[in-house]
Amino acid sequence: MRDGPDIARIASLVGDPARANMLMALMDGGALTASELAVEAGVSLPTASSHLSKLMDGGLLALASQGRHRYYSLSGTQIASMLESIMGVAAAVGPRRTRPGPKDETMRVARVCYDHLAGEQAVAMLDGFLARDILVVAGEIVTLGPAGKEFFATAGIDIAALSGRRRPLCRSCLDWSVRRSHLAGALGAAILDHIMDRKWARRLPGSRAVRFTPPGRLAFEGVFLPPR
Amino acid sequence: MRDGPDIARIASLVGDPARANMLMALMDGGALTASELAVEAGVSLPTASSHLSKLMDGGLLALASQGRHRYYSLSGTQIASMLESIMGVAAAVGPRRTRPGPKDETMRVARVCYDHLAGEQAVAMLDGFLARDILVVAGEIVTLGPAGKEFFATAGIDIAALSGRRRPLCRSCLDWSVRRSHLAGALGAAILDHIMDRKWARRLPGSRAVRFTPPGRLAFEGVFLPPR
DNA sequence: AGAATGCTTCGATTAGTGTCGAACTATGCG
DNA sequence: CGCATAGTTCGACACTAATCGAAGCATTCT
Repeated sequence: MRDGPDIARIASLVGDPARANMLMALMDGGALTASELAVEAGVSLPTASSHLSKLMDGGLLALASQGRHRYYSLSGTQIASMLESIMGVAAAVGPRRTRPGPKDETMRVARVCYDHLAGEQAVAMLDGFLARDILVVAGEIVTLGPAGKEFFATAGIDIAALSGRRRPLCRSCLDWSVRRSHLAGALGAAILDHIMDRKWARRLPGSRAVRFTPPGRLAFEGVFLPPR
Repeated sequence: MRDGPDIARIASLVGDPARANMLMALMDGGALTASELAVEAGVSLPTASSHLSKLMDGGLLALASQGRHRYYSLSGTQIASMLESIMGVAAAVGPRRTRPGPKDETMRVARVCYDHLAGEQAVAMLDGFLARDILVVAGEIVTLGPAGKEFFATAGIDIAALSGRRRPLCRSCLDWSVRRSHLAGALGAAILDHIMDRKWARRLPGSRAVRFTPPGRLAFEGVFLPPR
């Protein structure tokens, strides 16, 4: 017996291919039913159900019952963070079994991570925020900088409405594809909503990848990235 | 089959209790022999050997053969980062099986994470560096700030000697006990060396916990923490 | 060279767990 | 009230993988 938290218990939950696929499918922050997750994992419904109850016992999933549907989702951003961290190792040490195809390219540029934007675009955005004192960072904690309040007001994001919650306004989240951090937290989620509401980008069906439309990309860069 | 890196393969490697114990024992960044790791994991030598070759295949461990000893260590800081991230989840969702005893208290305050200092002291140190513009941070990348060069010169840490290597000078590493980041990278390692060289603190035998001596703590706070 | 130590490989046993079909429960619809 | 759909539980099977003892290699000490 060793000290410290029971890391093997958590890791073994993620260590089964079927469960890993389910978790990956939930990485976009959405909620899926047991049947949908069974398809994602490529197993039968009973098998999926068994896995789901294990993941629930382990505390990795949250459950929302709505009528005869039971929606499963990741139980928090911390879970998504851990999964991205494991993905980082897997991408680094693993054999390049998935050589960068067109979809992977899109995924590297922009994708959804739990409920916020990840990938090169997201990393560039956070870097820009920090460079322009819109955000400042200490450790994992990211907070509004001197230029922040005004910036988000003109960008059309209501900071005040976001700050009330228990959830931290900003957080950083390590990116498996670029090995840099991007913006998570309530603000990260709000920005993703902003992008989707304006249809600047659309989700690729059945994937976490996000493809910007040409005008959408220009709009996004104009509002959220620093001028070059 | 899904896109993305093979996360299940990595997680299942960590998911076995014996292997998890071995990895935890290596979290202090040291290198241990197969026999030592067998003891840590509580298994026989053949069993340990089998696990070690699996971890090698998975790319999680590095091996240094010296004579008839074979020293195993984590293959990089990224592995340590991932483990801390899993520990974070395990600590958050897991039952409090290890209720905070005296040793855990010490561990929370200061411990060794791979090759640098972690725990409350380390988090306070990084926060202080950022507040005083000794370091600045953008995403996961931490770099020297305007006040950095002078600070480390007076503190007695030779930045120039550290910058030559391929290893990044600074990095942040998420702390499972405090859920904040602390300083990793070559600079983080150099500071831990600094502390140990001057015997400001000592490692608790058989643990990653670090206990400062009373005068050592004062010296550390005087040099590396901001004045209150 | 011979003995001793560190470590790995082999072989056999065993425990755990992932898998699915079938039966069972629950919710919603007509 | 029956029928269809969503989901869980049960039982049986198969397979992986963890485990250890014994034997085999490699390196160092005497």
